[in-house]
Amino acid sequence: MSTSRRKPKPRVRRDAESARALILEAAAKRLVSSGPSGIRLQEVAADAGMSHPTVLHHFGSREALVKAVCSRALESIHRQLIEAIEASSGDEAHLAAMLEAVFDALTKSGHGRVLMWLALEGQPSEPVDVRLADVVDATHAMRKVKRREKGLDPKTHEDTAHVVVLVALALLGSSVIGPTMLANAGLEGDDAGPRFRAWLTRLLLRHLDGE
Amino acid sequence: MSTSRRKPKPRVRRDAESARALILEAAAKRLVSSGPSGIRLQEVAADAGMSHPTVLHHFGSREALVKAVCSRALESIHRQLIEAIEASSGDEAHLAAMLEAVFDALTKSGHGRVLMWLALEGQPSEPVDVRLADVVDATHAMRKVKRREKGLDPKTHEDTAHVVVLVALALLGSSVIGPTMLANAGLEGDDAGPRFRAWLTRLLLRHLDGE
DNA sequence: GGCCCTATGAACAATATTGTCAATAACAAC
DNA sequence: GTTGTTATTGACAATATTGTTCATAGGGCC
Repeated sequence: MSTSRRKPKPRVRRDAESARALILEAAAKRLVSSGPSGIRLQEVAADAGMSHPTVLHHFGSREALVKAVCSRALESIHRQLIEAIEASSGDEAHLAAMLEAVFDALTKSGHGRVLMWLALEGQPSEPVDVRLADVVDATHAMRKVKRREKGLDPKTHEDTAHVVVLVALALLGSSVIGPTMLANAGLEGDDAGPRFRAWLTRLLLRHLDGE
Repeated sequence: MSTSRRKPKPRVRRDAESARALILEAAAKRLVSSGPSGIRLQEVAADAGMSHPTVLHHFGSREALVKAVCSRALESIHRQLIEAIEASSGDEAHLAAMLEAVFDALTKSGHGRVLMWLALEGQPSEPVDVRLADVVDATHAMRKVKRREKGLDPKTHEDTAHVVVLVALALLGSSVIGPTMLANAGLEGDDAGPRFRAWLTRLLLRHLDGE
């Protein structure tokens, strides 16, 4: 028998940049599934394929890691929302497509859950910033033109803001408890979600440039 | 020097019922502020004025306590929602009052936050049950009568269900991130919330028995 | 090869959190 | 008063979680 020398510790060595990327990716998954308070250094390290002191080496502390991954998630959310909105902002007939795009942005990558988690766990002193004011302004400008073309009375800026808030609450809520709510209301079936958003689109269109 | 005998441990003795009540009350506060996963035996025990083994004595395990307090919260939520809805279900002109009552039920005691916590942390296998189907049926029955009286075309049951889901998402979302959303949309002021719900009431009334 | 920088992880420390156990004290029944 | 029941808690155990230390190894550079 050889003196049973342990395997010489196979180590992988990454540069700081890719190590941080791996860690942030793993932490982001935990952020979506368990929220900021559910992030555990050991689990993140295991997911990233390293030991937890390495995570601390790159981020200093759990607190700093959580801040980094939350900040990164918020940036990603804002970017995807802007993309989803701008992609179909030219034509109000594409409102349905825009709602689907925003809903996808909130659902597919779990961004809606992250927003809700930050709202629940965050301090009221520093609220989540999703910059809806820009959306309101853009929507209202387009709406004003459309209504003038149709010869309709203009609507107030506040009215448009209320529409945007309602849509934001509806889509964000849908991404977190949509299926549950629909099932609770007796709306079964795989297409209950799309049907609800299509209905919402019609309701919004009638209000935005109707009457 | 006396042999420094410790104070003879002043103990309070409650019956099992009031002890459980104290514990559940303390745990409910933690449930609202930190969610199910944020409930700590030591903190609950401290809030209830006892040691943590006493909590375990009355509930067996942390898991059982969390289940008990969540179950109790859901019952309370359901009861308050039923009350809020029934209190003004006789007259559609009181829709605004009903929305305010439901919103209060979700906001005042943190029930909205609890629902959102459970939606985020709960398993998709056992979704939160708020029994919206009853609300949908009652609303649709009243709506059918009103529309017939007015000589309007009837609306589908699904349309009414969509209205209820939208209201549920809007009010639940409002109770969790309402102020943030309104501020983000540029709607400042203490009355931004009431103004939004009043606007929502008008939108709903036009859809429910208009056109 | 020799040197330097640093990413890596094993071992450890410190605290938190849940759960167990046994002794004790409060209260009711007799 | 005595006894029995049980609510209460201090002390402890076991595990989880964050953070520190230090030796080591990977890779670039001369």
